[in-house]
Amino acid sequence: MLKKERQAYILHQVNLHNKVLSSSLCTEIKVSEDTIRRDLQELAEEGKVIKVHGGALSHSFNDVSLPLNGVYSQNQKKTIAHKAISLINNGMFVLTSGGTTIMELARSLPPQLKATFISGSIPVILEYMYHPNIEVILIGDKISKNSKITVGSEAIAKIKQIKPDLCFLGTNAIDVKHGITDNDWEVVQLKKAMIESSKRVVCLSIAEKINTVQPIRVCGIDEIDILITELNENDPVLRPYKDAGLKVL
Amino acid sequence: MLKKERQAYILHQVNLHNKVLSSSLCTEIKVSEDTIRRDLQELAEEGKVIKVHGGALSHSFNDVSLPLNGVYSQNQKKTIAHKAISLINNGMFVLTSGGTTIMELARSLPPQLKATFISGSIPVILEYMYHPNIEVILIGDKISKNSKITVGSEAIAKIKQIKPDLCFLGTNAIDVKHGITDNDWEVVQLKKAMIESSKRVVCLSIAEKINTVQPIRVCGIDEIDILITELNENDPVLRPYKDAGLKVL
DNA sequence: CCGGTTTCTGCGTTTTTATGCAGGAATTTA
DNA sequence: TAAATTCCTGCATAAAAACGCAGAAACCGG
Repeated sequence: MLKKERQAYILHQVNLHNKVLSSSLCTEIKVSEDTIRRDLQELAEEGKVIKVHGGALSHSFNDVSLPLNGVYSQNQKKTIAHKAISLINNGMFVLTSGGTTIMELARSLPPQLKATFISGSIPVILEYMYHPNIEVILIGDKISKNSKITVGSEAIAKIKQIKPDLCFLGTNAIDVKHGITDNDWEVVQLKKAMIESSKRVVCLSIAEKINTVQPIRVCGIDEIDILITELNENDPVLRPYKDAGLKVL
Repeated sequence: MLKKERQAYILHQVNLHNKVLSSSLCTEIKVSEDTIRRDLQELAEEGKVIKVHGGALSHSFNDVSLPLNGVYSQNQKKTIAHKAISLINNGMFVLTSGGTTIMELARSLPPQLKATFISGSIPVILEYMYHPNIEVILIGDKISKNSKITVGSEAIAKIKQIKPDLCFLGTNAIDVKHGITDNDWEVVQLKKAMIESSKRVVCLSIAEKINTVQPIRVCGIDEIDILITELNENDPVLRPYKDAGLKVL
C-alpha cells in the first residue's frame, strides 16, 4: 500500500470517527507502528489531524472545548428564554429556580412587563432587581453557598404558601423515564416544593441535557406541563416527551 | 479512551451540569481517581474549570460580579468595621441591616470567624456568601428596589422569630434627642423589628451623620447599646452619647 | 539496464508519557 | 475532636514516542 493511500485512509478514518488509535491502525493496514506514527505526524504538520498520545483526533473534536462566551451555550439559552417569556402575561405570579438559563430569562424580560417574580436565587434576584416594572419577592432562609440559593425548611414552607401561575425550572438533567434529576439534595427539596405549589410547571432545558440523568430525583415527567428547549418543536429528540403528554415549545 | 477525549468529556460534563465530582467521574469513565484529579488539574490550569475539593465547578457559574464602586468615606467605614468586628465572637448570631458601612463590615470579617449572619440586604448577603465559614440566613419578602433590601410584614415577622446576640445597624442619622432616624418608611419598620429582637443593638455611624436628623424615627437613644464611629472614643462629639448611657467605641 | 540517490519502512534502544498504587498530609464532615 | 474523604508525592510499570540505523523500494539521468 502506498504512503499516500495509507494517509488518505487514515484521514478518512479520523474524519469518520473523530479519533484513531495508532495501535488499531497498524493492525488494520498491517504496517509497523512507526509508520503510522510518521504518517500521523505528517498529517498533523499539515494541520489535518491533531496528534495525541496514542493516536489522533479530528479537528472538530477540539472546537467544542472552547466556551469562550462566558456562559456555556448562551445562544441556546437566549432562544429558550424568549420562548419562555411568551408564556408570561401581565399580572402573573412567576416562581423561578436558579441557574444560568433562568438568568438569561431574567435578563431578557421585556421592560414593560408587569408581573411578580419570586425566587430564592441570589444571582437571579439581582437580575430581577434591575427590571423597572416587576415586583420581586425573595424567598428567605439559609443560603447554600454552592448554588447561591436559599434552601431549608423555611424556604420550602414559604413556597408552599403561595400559588404561582407559572413555575420556571432550570434543569440539570431530564429524561423520559427518570424525569427531572439533579445533584444537590437541598436544591432538589426546594424544586419539589416549587413544582407542588405551582399551577403550571415549565421546564427549561438545553438540548444537551435532554436524556441525561443525575443522582437525585426531582419529579417525574408527568408533573411537568411544558418543556422548553432551543430545538424546533418537531425535533425527533422531543418526540418521547410529546408522547408523554408534555407541551413542547 | 484517550486522555484528550476524557478531558473533553469532563469539560463537557462540567459545562453541562455546573459541577462534577471526581468520585462519580471515575466510575463513569472507569479510571482511577488520580487520573481524574490530574485531568481536572490540567483543565484548571488551562482555566477551563475551577477545581475544588472533591471535584470541579464550571467557571461561568461562580462569577456574580459586584461593582467595587468607590464608596463614600471608605476609610472611615473600614475603621468602623474593624471596631465592630471586635464585638463578634465565634458562634454568635448576628443580624445586620444594609448600607455601605455594613458592606465594609461584611468584607472585613476575618476568614476564620464562624458565626451566623442574618440580613435582608442583597448586596450585603453577596458579601457574606464569599466568606468561607459563616452561615448566611436571608430574610425573605418583597424587595425594595431602592434600598435593595427585603421589606414587608413577612420580613418583620421573621425577624421577630429570632433572637440574635448582636444587631448591627447602618445609620442614616443619629441624634441624642431624636435617636436614630431615617427616610424610608419600610426600612424603618424593619429596623424597628431588628432592634426589638436583638439582645444588643450596635449602631454604626460615620461622624458626619452624628447629630443629624431624618424625617422618620427608628428608635430612641436609650434603645441602642453601643455606638461605633471612626472617632476616638474620647472625642467631645461623642460625650453626650456617653452621658446618655451608651457604650462608645 | 544500471549505478547513484532519495525515500520509505521496520527494528532495536532509549526517552517520554500516562496511569495506577501506596503512604502520609490536608480538608471536610459528623 | 474523631472519622472519612480527598489530595499530594514519589514510585513502578506499561504503553507510546523518538531516535538512529539499515535494508528495501522507488526514482532517475544516462
